[in-house]
Amino acid sequence: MPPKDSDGSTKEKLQEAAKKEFMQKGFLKASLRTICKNAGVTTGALYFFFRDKEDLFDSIVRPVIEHVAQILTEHFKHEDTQLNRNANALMQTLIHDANEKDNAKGDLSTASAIYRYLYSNYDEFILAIQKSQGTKWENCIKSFVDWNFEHLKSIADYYCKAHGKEEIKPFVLRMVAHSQINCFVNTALNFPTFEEAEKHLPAMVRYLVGGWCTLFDDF
Amino acid sequence: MPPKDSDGSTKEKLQEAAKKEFMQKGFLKASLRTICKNAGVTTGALYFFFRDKEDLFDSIVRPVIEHVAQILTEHFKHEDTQLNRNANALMQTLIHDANEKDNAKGDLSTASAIYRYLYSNYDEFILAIQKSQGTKWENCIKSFVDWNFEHLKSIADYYCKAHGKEEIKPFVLRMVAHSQINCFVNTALNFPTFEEAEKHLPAMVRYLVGGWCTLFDDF
Amino acid sequence: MPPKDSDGSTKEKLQEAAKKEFMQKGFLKASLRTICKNAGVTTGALYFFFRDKEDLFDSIVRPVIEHVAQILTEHFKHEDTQLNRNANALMQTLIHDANEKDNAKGDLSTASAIYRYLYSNYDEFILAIQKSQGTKWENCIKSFVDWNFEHLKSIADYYCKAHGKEEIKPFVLRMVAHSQINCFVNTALNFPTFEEAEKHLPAMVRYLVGGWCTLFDDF
Amino acid sequence: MPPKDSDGSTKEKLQEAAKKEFMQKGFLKASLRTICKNAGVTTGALYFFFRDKEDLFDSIVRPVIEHVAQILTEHFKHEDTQLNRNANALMQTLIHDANEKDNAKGDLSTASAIYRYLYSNYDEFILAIQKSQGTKWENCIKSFVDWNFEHLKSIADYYCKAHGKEEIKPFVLRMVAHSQINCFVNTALNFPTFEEAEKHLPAMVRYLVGGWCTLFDDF
DNA sequence: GATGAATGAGTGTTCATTCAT
DNA sequence: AATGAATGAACACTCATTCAT
Repeated sequence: MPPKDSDGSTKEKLQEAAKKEFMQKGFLKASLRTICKNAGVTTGALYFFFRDKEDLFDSIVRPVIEHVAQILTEHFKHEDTQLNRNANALMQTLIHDANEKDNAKGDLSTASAIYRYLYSNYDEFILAIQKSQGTKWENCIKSFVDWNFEHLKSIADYYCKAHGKEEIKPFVLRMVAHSQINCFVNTALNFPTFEEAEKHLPAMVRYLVGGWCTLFDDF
Repeated sequence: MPPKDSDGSTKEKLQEAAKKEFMQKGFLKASLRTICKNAGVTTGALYFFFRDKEDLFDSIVRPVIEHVAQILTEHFKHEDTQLNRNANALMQTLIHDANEKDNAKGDLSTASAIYRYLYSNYDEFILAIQKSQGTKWENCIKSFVDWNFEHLKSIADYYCKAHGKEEIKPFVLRMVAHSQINCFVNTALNFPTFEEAEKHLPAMVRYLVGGWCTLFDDF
Repeated sequence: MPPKDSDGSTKEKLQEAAKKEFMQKGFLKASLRTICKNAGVTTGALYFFFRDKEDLFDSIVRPVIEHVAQILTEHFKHEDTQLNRNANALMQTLIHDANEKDNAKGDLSTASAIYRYLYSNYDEFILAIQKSQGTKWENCIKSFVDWNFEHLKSIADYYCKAHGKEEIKPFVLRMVAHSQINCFVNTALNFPTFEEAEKHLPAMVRYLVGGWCTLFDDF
Repeated sequence: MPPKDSDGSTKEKLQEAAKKEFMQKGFLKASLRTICKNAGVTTGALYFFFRDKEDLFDSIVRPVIEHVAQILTEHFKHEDTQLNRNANALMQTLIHDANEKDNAKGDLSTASAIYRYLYSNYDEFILAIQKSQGTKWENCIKSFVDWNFEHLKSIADYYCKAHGKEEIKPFVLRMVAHSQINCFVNTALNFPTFEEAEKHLPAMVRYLVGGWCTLFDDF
């Protein structure tokens, strides 16, 4: 028989209460006692569903981050394919897309998809990047930066080799990688709704693609 | 009689021990017990010098942050003065300086001065931006961003008005402000010594000034 | 339909898992959770078969201890019968048996039978005497000592009365009773296999019978 | 200024309350909360004086066991000295002493000294041997047995070599070592006062020395 | 027979802070 | 200026046990 509790199952009530508590106080200062009390459940119950405090946090944050990672994986894979076919065309597409008003492809479209998902799981996103100190997620932004760095590096190397140019310094690429992720995250942090964030997305992509292209002096 | 303890006064020993503990565990997980033990002092003594845990943290971090803020204040004031005299010239200078190899003036020189100071107080800097969760400094980067935003906005507004251009959208300016601070902080985080960081400074400034100038289409 | 599970019934799986857990951690520190997990069963199931934690422990230990007790009962009964017939002969037999190499009767034979049984139920034996703190078995050795004391006392009294000797002091008898049980238990504890223990049995019996006989100065 | 509390210092009150609690429930089931409550002190105070639960237990038991160990050390050293001078005489002395009524030397005198000390610290003794499961003292009797075994072995080896006899089997020596310690401990456990225990000491020593001498067939 | 969820009291331990001396 | 003792609330977590299904 399905659970009758219209407020959701105990596990969900715990996760809901935990989300609020972690948002208010951060992982370290959050109290499991408070979470259980607000979920209307005893402390023991929590440990039936979750291994420990971090497992509870993880159960909330992980699905969201993993979904974002999956979208990015596909995006990167797509660009890699293009790169192998025609590196030059990829760069042109980037620039063209960034300048198109009603862009529906490339980076902008990927960013838009991620934002749409993020805003429908806004709390989990905040938890992962701002309230996760003391958990395994405390460096999750750094992971995304590292990942982005590898991606940018493979594009830049490919391009420079093809055009007989000197390779872009890793430090610069890392800085750009960081910039991109930061712009992305800060935009999400600055606007309360998806609609507002999306309105500003083109400007952001234009800015980032612009910076990226200046690395290659003939664009 | 002057203090005989060659290892420094009790207060300094406490701050030294605190610095290590806060660095290792962050503010929230740091233990005053441990700090006092490592300082070779009883817990009571701590409360003679510091109001509470946060006051101890603050006493370490504040002087460094305030000094950085002061350098920035002077830099901003200087640019404002230039702006009032000749806005156009300021932009030209920016670009010129960014492209000069052995730049000794403008942004690069300011950045260099800040780095020099930062690297000689590296721990305090790390404490402020990475170990301060739970204290009043946990948003100190955001404060610098806000400040930088106001500064950039005043320049942009001045320039746009002077040239009869449409004002730059605040969102974009905020994004740029964030980018600049982030690049600055991440560079400091990525290189262990001042010498290495300084070597990469020109590239960073070039990247940032480049991005800044793209906002004004005739540069 | 007979149970299909080739690994044994649920009850047996629980007892098997419990044996391991109790052996590792002792009764008090053993966790029913762990036992159920290792048995591949839920906690509820345990309470279908066993009243509580102690009942589970008891179900493992009791059969073995009771079987040992039964062997002893028969041994004591046999000696009592001999005693009633000819007390003097009993003592002679004891000494004679203890000095015979391939002794197949008397104490040695009883001890051998018990050891054989004990080694085929070694874990249960260990549980009873070393892991039972917190259960009703925590004093099971003392019970065996008390029992042995009563037995030795009846023999000693009988003998002393028959020979017009002063009765052996209860304290001494109790000490001997304790010695005998302890030697027996420690031998089992010191050798990992029945074969090794059995090899040393004659020496042990000789030592114990020797001590026992010194109580009666004309042996 | 000395503490005014006529009930003793906080530390002593804690140890006193702990002694009672450990005696009643054993180490594992004892509750620090109960101990603190009975000592009229908060839980935090306990942790000012003791590292953890085991440290509290240890602080009570260790001094007593160490003192006993010291008495034994001296006794063993004394016998070793005698052994080096005249092994044969040592054995004679043992037998002679064991049979003397008002024995004031040798084993009996050592045992008496230990008992006198033990009975004036009876609770600590009980804690060490019967309530210490879960602590580092849970095998303290085994340690004494091992120690005694080494001692007995050195005497036996010396004697056998001197008389050209076959060495006594380690198993037998270990059994004897165990017997001796057990008799000693059980006597302490069986009599509530030192006076009563002392009254029975000669019988015990006679029994043990008797057993010991039977290992060497010419005594 | 057995499950899965839940209880609720209990555990040892740590904490920042206080204060008489 | 500094000590050493003490507070008391809070912490994450574990436990044996229960029970409707």
